[in-house]
Amino acid sequence: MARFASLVLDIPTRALTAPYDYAVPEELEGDVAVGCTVLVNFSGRPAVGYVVAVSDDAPEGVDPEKVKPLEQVLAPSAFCSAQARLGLWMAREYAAPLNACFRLLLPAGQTVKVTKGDNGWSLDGSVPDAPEDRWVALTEKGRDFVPRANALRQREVLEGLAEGPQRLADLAAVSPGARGAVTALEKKGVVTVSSSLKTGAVDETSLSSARAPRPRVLTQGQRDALSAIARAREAADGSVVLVDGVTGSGKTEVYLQAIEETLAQGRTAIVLVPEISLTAQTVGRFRGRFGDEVSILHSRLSTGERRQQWELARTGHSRVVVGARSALFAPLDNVGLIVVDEEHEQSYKQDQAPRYHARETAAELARLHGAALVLGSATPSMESLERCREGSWRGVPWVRASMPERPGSAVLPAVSVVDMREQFRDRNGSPLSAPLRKALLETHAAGEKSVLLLNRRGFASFLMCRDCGCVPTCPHCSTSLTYHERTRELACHTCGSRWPARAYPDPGTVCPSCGSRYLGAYGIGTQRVEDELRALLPGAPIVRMDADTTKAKGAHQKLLEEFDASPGAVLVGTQMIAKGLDFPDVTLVGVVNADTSLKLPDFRAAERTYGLLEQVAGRAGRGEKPGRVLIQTYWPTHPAITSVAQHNRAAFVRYEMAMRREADYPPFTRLGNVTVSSTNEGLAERVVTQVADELRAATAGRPGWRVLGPTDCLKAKAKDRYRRHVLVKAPLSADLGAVLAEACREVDSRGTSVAIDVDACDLM
DNA sequence: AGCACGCCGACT
DNA sequence: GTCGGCGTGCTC
Repeated sequence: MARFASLVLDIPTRALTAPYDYAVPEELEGDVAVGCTVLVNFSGRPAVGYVVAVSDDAPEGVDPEKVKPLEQVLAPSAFCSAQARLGLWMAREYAAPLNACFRLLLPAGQTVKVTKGDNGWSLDGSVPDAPEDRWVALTEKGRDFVPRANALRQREVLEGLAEGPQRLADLAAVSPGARGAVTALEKKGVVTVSSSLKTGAVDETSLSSARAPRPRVLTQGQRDALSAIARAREAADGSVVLVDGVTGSGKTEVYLQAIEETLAQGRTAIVLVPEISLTAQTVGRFRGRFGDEVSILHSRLSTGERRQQWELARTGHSRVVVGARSALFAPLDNVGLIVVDEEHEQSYKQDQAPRYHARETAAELARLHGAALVLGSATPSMESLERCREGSWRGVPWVRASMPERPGSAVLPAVSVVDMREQFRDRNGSPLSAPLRKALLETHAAGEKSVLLLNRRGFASFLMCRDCGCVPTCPHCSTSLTYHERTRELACHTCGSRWPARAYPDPGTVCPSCGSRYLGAYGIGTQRVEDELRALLPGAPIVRMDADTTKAKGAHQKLLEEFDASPGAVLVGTQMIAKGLDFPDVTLVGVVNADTSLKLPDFRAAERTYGLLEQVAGRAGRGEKPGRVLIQTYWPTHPAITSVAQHNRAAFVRYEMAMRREADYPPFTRLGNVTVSSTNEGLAERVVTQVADELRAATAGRPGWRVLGPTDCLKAKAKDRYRRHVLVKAPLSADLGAVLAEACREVDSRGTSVAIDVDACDLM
């Protein structure tokens, strides 16, 4: 009986849209399975392929004469057939090249390059080093050890270890500088480092005794969420549970118990977290509960370490995989549960091909495995909320489990809004309003800490000529240049170019366009705020965190340590301070300019602003002392701002949903974006026009479809490439990726690059 | 991606 | 009359 294998060929082109079939020679039958990497003769040349299906039946619709035998097996199976179907689905759903989708499924370090040796061809790529297997554990006396105030790294390590022993490699990957901290702690006798906890031959006694106990009591919300997840698992159809819980409501404990139940049924689990929240403590919580049954996949692991973690999952040694976006493709069999934490995070959308959304891809994988999908968030995406309201999406049930209570006694911070228009009328030209100044003084006087958030998204300092109105722009990009006062430079945030510059009242100032000397600086930068703070609070420790001060390796960490160790300090920074920051003695959070991101020409502007404010507001008063939040805005009536102030998310969601429905935006429609870029402006223009014409021809008369544009991208020129795009709105049931791919195939796009983005998040 | 097949201009 | 341009299409 002859056998046949269906292969996805690793040839980088959109032209290959389907697998090709090859015969399996008898002598290779034992080695060929779904997930294998094989070598074939493809139109006279060697090509690498991945087996997506194996069958006893000859391929249909192919001349049997043409079916060639596959030549060699290059690597054993890396994925199962559910994952193979996921790869095929992604290629179609996201109009991505097939080979790019399948590369996601390969182990770290495997390349496509092959070289000819004595025994035929072999895959390039060195076999990864055996990764170190040193484990770090707290000693008895270490449990009571309190690190010095400024030893943030040590504290991070200890927080991670409090939940159970960890691999040194994991600690180091997740927390830079952990190696040093561990060495220091070992000297003090606080921790022990041993290689006795060999993977696969675990010292059960030391590990299980170190496992964190389950809390005895769950909140009503946690119990409800768990039973909803249990029902979803029983349905075995990819059912989704949205765990809608405020910060601190115990979502992680829900995940942990849901995973325990899944493992007890002999199935496996995948947990996705945003890269930024993959901290030592997060890893520790999972390790603490599941010991070495957990694999960690993280972009900061070395290739060898990642390969090792991957191999542990493939061989069944670990049945839980925790990691960022790409952990979704870990080689786990029989997946029963997938968790996507912070499901609203935009980082789940990949911004390079394949432009997949991890939440949507997780939903498809859950469906393919008959697993349950758990989405967690304190500010769920509009998509998830709407699907739960509808009760289903793509034929699969979606339910929302609400967890409003916080275990313990933490109280919500008092949020007040400062109307900056009044400040302007009162001749206060400072970026800090009178109420915020007062609050800063009080907080500092009490020896407590403040955090000031500068919402720089879509906003920065720039130079403008008062005479002719000209704003210097980048010659390589279409963006206006950002002015850096400290270094006296104009910088392009798109391509990174920098020029020395002078601003009024410097006597050397000259407007590049009209020669006037009234070229002045506008907008508020972190430097300006820092300067104001120094004037307001002379002698107070002020830490500034932005792209400039965190560029150096480890600078991020260092600045946080500095802030942590200084009583009465103020931290000034951009978005990056909103997430993951958890200092108990911060009692004041100020948002300097809440509304700049509201004005962006992006339909998700309000949602993002709301999310950011909600998140930053949660940073106040996490310890014993109550916190307060001051939000400065020129738009105090916008629901994204009033809803945060009133702790009324429902009001925001009601407003935002109405806007989206009105304007035909997601979650009520699908949105596709095709961007054509080229160094040749006319060529980009011609190609994008043809794409738009094809799309119009393909969708004419179909209800719910609209083709908008073409128009210049918001960044009309970037890195010397001209960029134009077409937007497509389609009904929720539409096969948007297939339609976009088909239209683009019809167009001769040589000399340009065409980026298809299905369910686009970033429309810049 | 490669490499065939295929139909129009300047050469032995 | 042929050699060669690279435009279109196929590869299990």
